[in-house]
Amino acid sequence: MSTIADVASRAGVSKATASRALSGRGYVSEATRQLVEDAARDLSYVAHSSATSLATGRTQTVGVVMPPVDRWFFAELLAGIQEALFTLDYDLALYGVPEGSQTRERLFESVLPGRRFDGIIAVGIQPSARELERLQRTGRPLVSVGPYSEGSSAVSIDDTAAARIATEHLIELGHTDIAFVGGSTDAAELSFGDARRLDGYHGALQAAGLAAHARVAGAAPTMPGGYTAAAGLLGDRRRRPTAIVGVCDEAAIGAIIAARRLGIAVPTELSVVGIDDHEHADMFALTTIGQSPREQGHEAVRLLTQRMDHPDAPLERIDAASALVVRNSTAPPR
Amino acid sequence: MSTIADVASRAGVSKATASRALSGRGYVSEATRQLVEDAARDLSYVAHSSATSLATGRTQTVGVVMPPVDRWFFAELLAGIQEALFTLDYDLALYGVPEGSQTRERLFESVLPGRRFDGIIAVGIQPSARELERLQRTGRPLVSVGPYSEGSSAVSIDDTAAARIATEHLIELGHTDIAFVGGSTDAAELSFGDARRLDGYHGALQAAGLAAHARVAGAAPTMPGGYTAAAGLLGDRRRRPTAIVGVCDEAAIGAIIAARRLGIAVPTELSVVGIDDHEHADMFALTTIGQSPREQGHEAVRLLTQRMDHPDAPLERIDAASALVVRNSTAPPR
DNA sequence: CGCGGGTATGGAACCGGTTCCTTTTCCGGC
DNA sequence: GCCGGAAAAGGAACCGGTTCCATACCCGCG
Repeated sequence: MSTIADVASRAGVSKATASRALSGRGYVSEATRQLVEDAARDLSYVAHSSATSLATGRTQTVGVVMPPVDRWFFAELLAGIQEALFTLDYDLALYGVPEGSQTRERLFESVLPGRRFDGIIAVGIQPSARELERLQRTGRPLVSVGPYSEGSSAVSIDDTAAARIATEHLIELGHTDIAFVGGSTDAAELSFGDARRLDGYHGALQAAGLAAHARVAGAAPTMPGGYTAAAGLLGDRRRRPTAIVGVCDEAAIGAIIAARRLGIAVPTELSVVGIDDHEHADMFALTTIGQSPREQGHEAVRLLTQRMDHPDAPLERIDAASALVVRNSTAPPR
Repeated sequence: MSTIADVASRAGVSKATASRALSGRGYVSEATRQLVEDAARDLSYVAHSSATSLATGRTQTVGVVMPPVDRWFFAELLAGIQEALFTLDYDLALYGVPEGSQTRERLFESVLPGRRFDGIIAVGIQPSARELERLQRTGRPLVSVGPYSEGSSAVSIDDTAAARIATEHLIELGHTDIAFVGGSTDAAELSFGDARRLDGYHGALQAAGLAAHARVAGAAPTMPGGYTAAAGLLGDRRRRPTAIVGVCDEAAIGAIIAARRLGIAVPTELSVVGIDDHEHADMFALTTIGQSPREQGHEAVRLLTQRMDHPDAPLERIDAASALVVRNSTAPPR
């Protein structure tokens, strides 16, 4: 591996000049620049990133902290972040949020402060006060993706509004017996965003004077979760709801599959609406609230670079667009 | 941010001693070590990773190159790699393989050689000869996950065998009209692993003298892909196969959903077998060939650290375990 | 002709660690 | 009492870049 000293001596100039020629900063004559560039190409020189970042204080790396990517939303979001960082020539250091409390502690106490990032993107986690303090101690900008934004810029859809709109859509169709699939009686088990979606559901019912009809079936925000919960809801013929709001499309799709298995026709006998506009939503003709996690990833990176360039600019919160996508899983009740 | 010089002067020792005390290498008296550790804690000192890696030549970072994580297999695999690296205190730098050829070129020509990694894990890509040469020029060990292994250690299941076993299972049940969902007539469109699975299917038919019955329905290796392809296969009542092999569980599940929609009972009227043991397989009672991508991730990291410790040890290929998991989507034909 | 300012370049310091080498001290064994 | 070797600690070099500062040159202008 060749160093800049090798390049310099091959081009017959000093290290300083070689550095200037390659970085384009400072005075270098055109002839010399050519000389240096040729030498660099001949030696297939690439700068040692550790040396560069030690000298400049910038690492060209962004740390991303996120839950496991086995949910569609996170996978898409990560792809969006990745794309945006790649075009900006930033590296992406990925950290999962571990389950165990002591490993989570290690992440925030030692791993993250030890590495040098030019910025951090935190996804779908609610950092504790101390964890937040740890993140901010790095002195680097922090952007979160999700419905909270203490001490950071943030991007997400308005989860409360999304669930409210989904529920209102059913109410407008004439439904009164609307169940929510994917909630939990135990608030601690719910992610922040999912809790807001549950709030939105309750809010819409309340506004329509249907608060007494609220029914929440606890379920993991996954297809099997929605399937199992919906199977329970729909099993009892007499107490069967006429419509279901899924906490996310995965859960809603699980509900549709459960309905089909029980011989309940969607949408004539049962309406189902989801939130996300998952890539599978189309296959099930699922009416849903669309959001684009990939674009949210782009936005997060944009917010981050903005804060890296202007550290003193005020924090910003972006409410990503979300709109009802009507397909064929909702209809008036019989 | 405090440096080791700050720690040293606070502890009343030299930089050299402070470094030895904190790293545990070389002679330091117990009393001095205590002094240094206390000073470090007081200043909440954390070593500057760029400085460390410049001095030692090790970055504590592993580069991971993989396709988008929107398929279950890749998401699980990534989680496995992540877990293993975290416990070893390595960072994970994630790179997507971009679609465009010129951005892919930028990745291999400039991004990967420029960053310093202690090792690289390449997933599900077939590097060209030049790309491989670029990766090896970094002088760091390379481990691939997938059914190829030129110039690297590798881990994967035996895709050919997996598809063969899945197909043989159907043959043993008495099926003769077995279709494959998720192949493509255009080999270039298939991933390396999927192509091998198609080979395994053909091989099993041939061995059973059923080569003439081979039928391949082109489909993306996804649930909608399997759904569409299966809908096509099953639409014509007279030419309907009695069994389907899915290139992966997602495709197989798509096929099951298509069958249900058409009123075809699984497994009595149609047997379906998949490959992967996806987390949704249980929900559909899908018989499949199990594999654990998460463990493959662990294995990949193990192979990598092994090669980092013993660069001259011979390359190794690990054939991960895979076995038939019989649920309730397969039965003898009527 | 002399001076000032922009251009071009090199020497050296610096970023923050690690490690080689040297010096000093201490201890046990002969 | 002396010697050898292990233990402890410090000085300085080094990793490979970037950048400050000094120097030299060239040009145009007064």
